Amino acid sequence: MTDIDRVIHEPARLLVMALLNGVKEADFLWLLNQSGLTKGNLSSHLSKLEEAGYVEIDKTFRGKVPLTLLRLTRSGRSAFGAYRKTMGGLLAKASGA
Amino acid sequence: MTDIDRVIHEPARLLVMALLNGVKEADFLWLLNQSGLTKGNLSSHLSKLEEAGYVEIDKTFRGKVPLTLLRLTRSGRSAFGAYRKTMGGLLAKASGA
DNA sequence: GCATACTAGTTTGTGGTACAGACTAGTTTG
DNA sequence: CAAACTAGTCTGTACCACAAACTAGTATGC
Repeated sequence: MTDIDRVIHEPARLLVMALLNGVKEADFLWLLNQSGLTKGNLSSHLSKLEEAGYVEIDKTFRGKVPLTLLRLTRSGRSAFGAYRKTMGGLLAKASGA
Repeated sequence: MTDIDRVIHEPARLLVMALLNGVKEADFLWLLNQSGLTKGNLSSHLSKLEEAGYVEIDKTFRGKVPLTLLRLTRSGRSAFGAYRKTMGGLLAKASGA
C-alpha cells in the first residue's frame, strides 16, 4: 500500500540497520550499547533481519569466549537503500503537495 | 530510544499525514481513495490521530448527507515536521558514518 | 576448588494494535 | 415498499514488539 518494508521500518531494526550500514561489521556488544536495546530484543531483531536475508550473523570465538559478528549483506544494503528512497519520496511529496 | 513518533510512524498513518500535509483539508472519501485503506481502518487511524491532537475531524452535512472533513492541526503539522527531521537524521547519518 | 560475574544468547509471557469484516443509521432511487 | 448507497462505527483476530527470566560456557576472585 505504501511500499514500506516493514522489516526495516520497525524503529529498533531501523536503528540497527542504520548502525550496520555505517560500518563494515560490528559485534553484538557494540550494537547492544549503541542501540540501547535489551539483549533479548536485540537478539530477536537480529534473527528477523537474518531471516529476511539482510544481516549475516557470524558466531565465532575470541579465544574461548563467544563473539558474534554482524554485518549487512548486499541484499541488506540494497533493501536499506530502497527503504531510504521510499521514505524520502513519502516525506518529500508531502511538502510540495 | 530512537525518538520516533510511533503515532506517525505507522505506515497507514504516515500516508494519511502526508496526504493531509499536502492539502488544506480533505473529506473522508478522498482520503479513502487516496490511501487505499478500508473504511474501518481509515476511521480508526483518524481517531488515533485525533486523540494525538494531530488531526481535526469536522462532521458536517452536504445537504442531508453526512460529510466528514479532515485537516491537520498546527500541532499535527509541527509533529510531522519533527518526524521528517528525525527520520532524515537517521537515514542520513547511516550513510556517511 | 568454589562462587561470582561476564559474554551471548534463547524462550516465554504480556500487552498493544493494525487490519478487515460485520454492523448501523439515514437517504435517495426504482 | 424495497434495494442500494453514503458514511461511517464496532468487534474480533492475529500478529509482533518488548522485557524479563532462564541457559550455557568461560574467566576471575577468594
